[in-house]
Amino acid sequence: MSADHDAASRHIWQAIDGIAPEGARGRERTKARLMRAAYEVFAEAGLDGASVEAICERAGFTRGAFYSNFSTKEELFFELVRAVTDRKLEAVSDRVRGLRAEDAALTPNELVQSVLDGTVEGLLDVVLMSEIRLRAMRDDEAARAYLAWASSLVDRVEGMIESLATSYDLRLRLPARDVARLVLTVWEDALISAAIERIDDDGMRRRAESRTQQLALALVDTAS
Amino acid sequence: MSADHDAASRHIWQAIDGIAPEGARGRERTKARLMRAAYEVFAEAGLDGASVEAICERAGFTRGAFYSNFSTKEELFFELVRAVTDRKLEAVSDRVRGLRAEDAALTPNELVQSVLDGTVEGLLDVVLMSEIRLRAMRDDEAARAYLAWASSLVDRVEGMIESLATSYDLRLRLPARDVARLVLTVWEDALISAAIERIDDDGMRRRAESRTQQLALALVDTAS
DNA sequence: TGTATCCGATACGCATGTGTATCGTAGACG
DNA sequence: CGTCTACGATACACATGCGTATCGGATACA
Repeated sequence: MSADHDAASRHIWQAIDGIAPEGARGRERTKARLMRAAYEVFAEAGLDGASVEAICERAGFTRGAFYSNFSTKEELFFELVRAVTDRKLEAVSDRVRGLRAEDAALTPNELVQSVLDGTVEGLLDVVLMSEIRLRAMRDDEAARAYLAWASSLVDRVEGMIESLATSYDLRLRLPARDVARLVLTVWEDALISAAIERIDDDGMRRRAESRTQQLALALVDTAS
Repeated sequence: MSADHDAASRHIWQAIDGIAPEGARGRERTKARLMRAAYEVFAEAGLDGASVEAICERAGFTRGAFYSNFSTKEELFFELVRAVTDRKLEAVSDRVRGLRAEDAALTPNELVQSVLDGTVEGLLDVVLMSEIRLRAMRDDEAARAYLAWASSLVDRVEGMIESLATSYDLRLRLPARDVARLVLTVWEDALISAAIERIDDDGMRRRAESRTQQLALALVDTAS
């Protein structure tokens, strides 16, 4: 929420994304590596299935490093969730913000896809998001965090859809907010089913795009 | 798949549903009570979070009873999954089968709702299905089972939608199979979001119905 | 009534995981 | 160049959970 928190998580993600893992030094670097390792291990083994030991081993540390940086596995999980969801939100916002500049050259479908594209890194993201959602069903704190995130995601997609509808003069068969929810739902569902069918990251994205596109076509009447 | 397996799981579910928990005797009754307890505990604590001890305690037994009936927690889980998914499939089939008899009196929306209605018992079902899906992302055996189940569920809903479309002379804006997938996706998503928002079972069902109905309206053109 | 069998309870050993307390060392700083 | 500090490694105590081996008693049956 606060500005410095955003700054902090940006640093962490620089490291997690492997873009500049050497950028941070000392303590921050350790923390970032632990979070990156946790991200992978959580996705592979699940929140409960992942031991602190396994996370540390993956990161190349021992448990001492862990308890020097986090007080508990839960705390790490919530920091991780915040970082992942922040990144996704930001990715969508970036796309939406950059939309006006080039929208003349693209079809609506391409635009929708390019916006949602940023919301997925790959298989790990899909699994982790499912884990988060599941936890939100059981844990009140997780539920609040998830709902806040989900609604602001819908907000942004809704805004994008509205601006698309006006600039292309499209008639939506449903309110923009409902369309936004549907699009996100279908997108996520496509990713999940692809993950279960063991389809690789590329195929995953292609499936999500085609399903979403199909939905978009069905929900839009061109005012011709 | 085999007939006797179906018969067996039906017996178990008589007990699990609490309709006739006294019906089974001796060993079968113990097994049924353990499965019912596992169903609850898995939903509350998750597959990994649920200890065999906790399941037995809930069922009013000790671990001795458990290991006398199942060889491992995994085995119990898969038996449970099969029972739950079988029950859901059967519920949908029953609705579809009974469709012709009364369809003259109902609107398409009411029909869709009444069919899907049978697929959810309540919060526990939603959580457990999410757990199953998550496990399917990691475990190959779980993935195969899930995919088989999911596709036959889509099959049946697709059949229903086709028969609806012809008997009511509706024009679908998408192929029936895609509509079926969409309907199921939206239905499930509505249940999940309601679960996270801590909405009770009734509200859950109402939300699922209204979202699905809205989708159905958007995907259908009445050939007037 | 005696006996065989079945099934759930009890007890045990072992493995895994957590959190804390302590240690050792590399690097910062005077 | 010495000392202090910060941080990750190591060691420890304790809890939890699993699977097995054994026990005991209820029930069925002769």
